[in-house]
Amino acid sequence: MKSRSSPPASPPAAPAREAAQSARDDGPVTLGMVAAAAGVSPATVSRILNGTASVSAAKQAAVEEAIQRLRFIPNPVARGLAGGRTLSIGVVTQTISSPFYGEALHGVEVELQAAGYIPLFVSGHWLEAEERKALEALVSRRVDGVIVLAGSLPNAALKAYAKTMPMVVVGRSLSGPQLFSFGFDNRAGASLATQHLIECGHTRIAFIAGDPAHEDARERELGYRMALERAGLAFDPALVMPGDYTEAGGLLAVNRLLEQRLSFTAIFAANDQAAIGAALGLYRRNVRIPDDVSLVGFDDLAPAKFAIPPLTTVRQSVYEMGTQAARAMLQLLRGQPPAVTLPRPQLVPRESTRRVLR
Amino acid sequence: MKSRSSPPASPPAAPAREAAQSARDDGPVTLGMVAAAAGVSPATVSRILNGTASVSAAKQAAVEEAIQRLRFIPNPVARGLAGGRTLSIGVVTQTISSPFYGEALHGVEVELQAAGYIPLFVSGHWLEAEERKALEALVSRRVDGVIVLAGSLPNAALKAYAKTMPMVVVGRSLSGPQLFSFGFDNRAGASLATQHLIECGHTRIAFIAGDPAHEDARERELGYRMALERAGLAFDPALVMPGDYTEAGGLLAVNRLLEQRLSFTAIFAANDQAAIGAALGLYRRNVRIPDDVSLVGFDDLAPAKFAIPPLTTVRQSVYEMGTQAARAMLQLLRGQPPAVTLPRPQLVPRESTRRVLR
DNA sequence: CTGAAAGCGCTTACAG
DNA sequence: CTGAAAGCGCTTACAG
Repeated sequence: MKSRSSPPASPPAAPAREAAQSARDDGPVTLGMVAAAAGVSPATVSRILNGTASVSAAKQAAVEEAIQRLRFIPNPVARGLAGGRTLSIGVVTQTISSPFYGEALHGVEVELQAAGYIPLFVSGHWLEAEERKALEALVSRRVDGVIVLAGSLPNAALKAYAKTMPMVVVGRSLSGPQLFSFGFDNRAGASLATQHLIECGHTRIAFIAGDPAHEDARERELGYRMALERAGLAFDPALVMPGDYTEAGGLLAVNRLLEQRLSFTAIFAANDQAAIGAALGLYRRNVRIPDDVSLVGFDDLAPAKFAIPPLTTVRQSVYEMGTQAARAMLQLLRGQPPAVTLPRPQLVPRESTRRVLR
Repeated sequence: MKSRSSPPASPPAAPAREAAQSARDDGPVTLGMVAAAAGVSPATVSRILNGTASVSAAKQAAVEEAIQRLRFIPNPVARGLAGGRTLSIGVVTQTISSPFYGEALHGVEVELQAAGYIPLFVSGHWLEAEERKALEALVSRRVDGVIVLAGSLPNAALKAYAKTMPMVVVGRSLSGPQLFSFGFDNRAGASLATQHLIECGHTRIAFIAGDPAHEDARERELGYRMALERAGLAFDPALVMPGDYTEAGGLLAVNRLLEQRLSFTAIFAANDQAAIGAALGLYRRNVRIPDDVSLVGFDDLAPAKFAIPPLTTVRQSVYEMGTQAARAMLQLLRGQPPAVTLPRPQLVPRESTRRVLR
């Protein structure tokens, strides 16, 4: 009586709350305890919790009252074992610490949480072997479904996993019974960026590419070429520099561009990070933005807005990509055909581009 | 016989692999199947899996062979229910998409994964209520322990949770039987930054603060003041501008600084993000860095290196903070007293600071 | 050293 | 509409 595993510094319980208090002290409240308190069977409590069957109003009320009073929280682990659901969704991401994926994961988290699910984030780092390991870990954790953000796994491998559980893939084109995919229109976005530069009067526009192994990178390059073509401008392969979506890559690309003494008045970098690296490269050589060279990025992540000068870029809502991926998964789980819409990419003009003066 | 819940389109199994194949087709291999295959009881398999008791070499071998052959992977969900462990660790973070937390989470993930644990990341957004919800969700998921990165929860609340399960807290000073905390020496780091500026000959050094509600922000301000004092420089409260660790806050602070026509030749911003915002504010008003004003940040996150000009800052290894937090948790779980060491903060001189010319 | 048995907290056919 | 019962895949005292 005197001191059992004393609850941490909670004020002495008023008699009225005693029942609830002592329940807490004996470890978590279980569904069985709720059933007993409400005078019904565990099965009935379970049904009410899951909305699985209609229950008489009286019992419904009694059970709900007991749940409130005892502050019952169902144990997801037990639910997982018994029901085959864990209320958890695996998310295969690439680099959890990148600003891009960070945004997306945040969106996934918010949307999933609202539905009572929890995301399990596992990184793949663009390595097929790691992604496979991540997927295996997720399978063994019995997640209810998996969201895959891009990655390097072959489509066939993803399709195979999708036979085991619902899957939504972002940034690829795949489909199947339990499989849904969607992505941004990278090509249209890249066209927008290029076209903006063209409208400013630029005709010699360099392009800092992404890794051609990734679909989005290829699409962005295609968009660049299409805009050029549409405007009747010649495509000059010498103006396309390889890159890898990193700042370091952008810096390198600019260095090469400058060393080769190519003539150009604008640069379109395949993503913001590369653009920011490019900006530093130009700064180092006293090439002014936008006076000497105009610069456009892609993604509109946080750093773009505070770059010097603030970066003109193409906005795609990465956060929204996350929420939509989660929403699609939830729909798949309910057996509904997913219907997600992503906003179209938009040009965000800032201070890194300007009209050429003749 | 003809069509039960037909497994989706797996190719006809070659006879030799039939056993393993069919096991796979009937759903995941269970511990019971391994026991049957090895001719032992489930209990024995469990013991071997967990190293809980010594087992005769013969059975050990038989079981291990069966595990290999059937490709058995223990079900963590069932383990969690039965054994009270889930091999999962909750991580209460603030903003999963910030470059700072992103780095830390990456470190946590890598370290935990190596030990067979999986992190459950939940965001608190510096809101006490959200953090409490996050912790509750984690508790209900039966995580084996929790890592808390800073946050706004009162120490007392954390201590209460730590009675329920092992906890490691980063960025506070707490201790207890299942509770361990550690953090960077923010004060020393801030002194380093300020001292660097002083050594460059600056005497009027403005400070862009963080939210004083956070311990690290207070410590950084203290470090700034101490360095001033140590150098015999007067502390001028007018030179301390409120901030909030964001770029927007840094920009605002600089605007105010400039509008008040205060005299200063250097700025120390409490973190890199604020410094980057400050840089934009200076750029907007044609104040050149470092010619007119020197600027120092804090953290050395990725953007610092590619700022224009590259930002002098104080490096603290946030990634390492993550790995060490995970390591401490693992030690706690083994019943060992955690012993983690963090590298001391280091000044990273780049191009945003320079000696004042007389 | 090793099994049989009970149990972790739920869910879900199976019968009314 | 509602219970009793079995079971999800493991672990762990309890007995040898």
